[in-house]
Amino acid sequence: MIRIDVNNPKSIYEQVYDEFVKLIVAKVLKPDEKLPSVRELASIIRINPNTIQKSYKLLETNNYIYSVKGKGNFVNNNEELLVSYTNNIMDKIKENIILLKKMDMDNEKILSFINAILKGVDANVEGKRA
Amino acid sequence: MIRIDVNNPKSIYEQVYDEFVKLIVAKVLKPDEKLPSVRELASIIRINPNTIQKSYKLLETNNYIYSVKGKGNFVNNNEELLVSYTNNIMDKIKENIILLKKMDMDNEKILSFINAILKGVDANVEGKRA
Amino acid sequence: MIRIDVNNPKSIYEQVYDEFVKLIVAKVLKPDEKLPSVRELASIIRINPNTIQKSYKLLETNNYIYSVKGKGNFVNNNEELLVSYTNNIMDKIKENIILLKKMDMDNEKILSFINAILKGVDANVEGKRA
Amino acid sequence: MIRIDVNNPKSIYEQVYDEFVKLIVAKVLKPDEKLPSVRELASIIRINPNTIQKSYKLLETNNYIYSVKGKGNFVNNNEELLVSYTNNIMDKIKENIILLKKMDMDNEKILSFINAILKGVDANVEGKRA
DNA sequence: GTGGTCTAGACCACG
DNA sequence: GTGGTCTAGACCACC
Repeated sequence: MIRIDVNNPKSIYEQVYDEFVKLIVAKVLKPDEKLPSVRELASIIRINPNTIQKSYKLLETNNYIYSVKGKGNFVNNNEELLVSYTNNIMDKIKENIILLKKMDMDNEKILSFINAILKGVDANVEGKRA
Repeated sequence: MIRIDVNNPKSIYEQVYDEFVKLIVAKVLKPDEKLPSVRELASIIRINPNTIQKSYKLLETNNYIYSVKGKGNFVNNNEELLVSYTNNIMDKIKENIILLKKMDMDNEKILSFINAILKGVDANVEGKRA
Repeated sequence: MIRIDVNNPKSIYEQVYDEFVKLIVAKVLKPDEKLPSVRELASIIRINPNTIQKSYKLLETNNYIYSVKGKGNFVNNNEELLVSYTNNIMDKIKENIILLKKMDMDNEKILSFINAILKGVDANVEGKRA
Repeated sequence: MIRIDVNNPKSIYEQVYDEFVKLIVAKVLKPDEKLPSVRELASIIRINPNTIQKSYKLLETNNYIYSVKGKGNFVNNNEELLVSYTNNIMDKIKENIILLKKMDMDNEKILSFINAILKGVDANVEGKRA
């Protein structure tokens, strides 16, 4: 479910955080669904429980999840968050496209590149369905 | 020329590095053009010379610039680097588009968003020309 | 383990780097083995920790080691690197042999000299074993 | 006659020095032969005369050449120097062979590699003669 | 004046 | 305790 790369320069707690955010915004983890317990996840991915705890804490302060004492951590239902996350991604794409333009790549080439990506992803999804 | 944000979680030397990479790939700084001297830049942006030195060293090890003792640092002419940089940007865009698709945004919406960006940038350029 | 010569024209951080590269390619330091901590090594060989840090950073960028924040620096398992290192040494030998030839030393003499070295080294190893 | 590489991290005056040493020990420049004048060489290889001067000075202090005021710089006839230079090269070869042994390369492989070099060089010389 | 190295000392993030 | 970054200040080699 969660993949950690020790070689990745990003800190482990951030990687865990990022992975969960992705799962939540992609609705793989649905609102009110329970996250694995800190200890459980820690033992599965062989990480210090303190580190997992830190990730969960961060998810909570950023409103991705809520915590119920004695019960566990659960996915929040927060539409605003989804919107801001989407905007965030779009901003990143925008920034990168601006870079490409600055390197003198023309609109045509950029669009054909984007179309290639979209086709690639769709094909991939079809393939998995079949 | 170079802007540093102290609040940015990225380290200063990395910010300086990134800024120069952008200037170099966008050919604002042309091959064999001289970069500001370590001390000069350091005093301009109020940063310790050692930190600038670190950025320049990184630019050098990554082949963006070459350094001549007693003379200064100069932009390298490295086409391969431009290609790999472009690929890098395109990979990032791809990743982000995949995220959007996972959040169930459809191709139509994504494309209209991209077109909006392209128009925006073109308009901006026209505006500056006029 | 590591020996530094202050009189050596090579910079200290390069000497430290070279020493570790030798230990790693000779498999004295095995893959995933931990290097001494920055501060520890610094205090042992009486060098500023920043200098050691610089050596370790260089080892990392050249893929000899990987660094884990809060844990330490560890030897990488990189076969390609061994091959390129070997080729590098062979190139140096080749260069020097060419120099000898240019000074009119004949093949016979060169070979007898090489054989002497090999015998010497083997004898040394035997001696240490016995 | 002399080739300088600006990208080479070695300082220019050292490169000039090294090149002349090679020419002298290989007897391409014979004893009492005149070296190009400082100004002449400087203008040919597009280097600051001060830098050439420094190289010549170093060649002189190391007894490779002698200088006659108002006449120029001339190659010394110094057999001892040749011997020590040869020994120096052989030491370097020895060091590198020891490294190969430490990386568990066996004598057989090393010798076959040396033979390949010798053959390669001889063939090259024959080729140029023909 | 230019880059490069080194020291001393400090602070932060990570596990 | 571990690596990583930054500052301040100094010295050297090069051109």
